[in-house]
Amino acid sequence: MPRKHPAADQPLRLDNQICFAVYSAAHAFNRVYKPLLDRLGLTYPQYLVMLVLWERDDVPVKDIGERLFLDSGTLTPLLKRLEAAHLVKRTRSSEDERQVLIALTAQGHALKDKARAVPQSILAASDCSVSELVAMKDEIVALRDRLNAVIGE
Amino acid sequence: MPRKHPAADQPLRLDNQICFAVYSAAHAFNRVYKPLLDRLGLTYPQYLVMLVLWERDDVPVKDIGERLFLDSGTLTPLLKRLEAAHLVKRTRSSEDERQVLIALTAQGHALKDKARAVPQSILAASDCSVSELVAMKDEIVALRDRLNAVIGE
DNA sequence: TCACATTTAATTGTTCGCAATTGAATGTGC
DNA sequence: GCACATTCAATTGCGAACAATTAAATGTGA
Repeated sequence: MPRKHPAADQPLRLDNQICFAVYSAAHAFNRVYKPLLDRLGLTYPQYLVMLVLWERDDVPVKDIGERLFLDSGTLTPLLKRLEAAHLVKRTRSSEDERQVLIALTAQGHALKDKARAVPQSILAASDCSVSELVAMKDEIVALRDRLNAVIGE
Repeated sequence: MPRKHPAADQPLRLDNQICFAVYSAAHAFNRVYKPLLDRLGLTYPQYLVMLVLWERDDVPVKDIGERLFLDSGTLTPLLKRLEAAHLVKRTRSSEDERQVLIALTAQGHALKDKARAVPQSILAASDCSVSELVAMKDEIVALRDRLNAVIGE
């Protein structure tokens, strides 16, 4: 008699897919971030770009893209929206006119102070110790890097 | 003298964000899946819907949404594309006319055989043992569920 | 110098993802 | 039975995400 889930089907079961775990966790994070970032007037990808710029600004679009694994098709319109919100300024480099340099405005710099509350709220929502989160993060990053290594073949 | 990364900034550093690890890992998975799913004529979210339906079809849109954490705004157009590809059929339930039941076509069922090659390729790309992947998956799912629990408050 | 390749952003078109709203069907409390 | 709330899918609008292409600037080799 046929079993409920024949062995041959196990690899195709949704609950066995690590990719779905990652995919659905990313969406869950997004939903937790949403109300926090609404107060900053940012979407989650915009917040990521701001994190990059708060570490170092006046960088070309390409650098931001390499850091976040995003291309100009995603970043160009996103950065235009950040510019429309007066958080960044986009200027063509004079040394290399192919590049567009992204710099923070005063408002963009100032937003960093407001943003400091965000990671605390996320930590609370995770309901998990910092060391556990760090360990998970490192594992996930290692997996991501192995996946990305395969793509570049 | 100021340090490179003052302690107050540590929580805002990109590389310390578990959410970015998850976000970027999800994109990395997506890129690995893309060439595999292209052969099936599916996008990654469409593949997830098919995984759900291969386990059990003739289910309302809502059930699929609960399983994948997606709403009708995402699923309705996606399911219409799957219908246009002759993989599913959408019919209003006669018992409850509010519901639209999603059933697999013969083609939709048949695609399952082709799909069996996908998880193997992903496992290879992960470059990691099954037991390690299962352990990670369980941790990520547990984190996701804690995050989702916070949202419903 | 000049042809050619490479680099960089921008653009176009398709597909997600979600908030907010709509409209129809169903359930409920009186 | 009837007003009312709830449920479900569809729709609209906006912001990603990415493939593919374009155009301009720069680099390279003969």
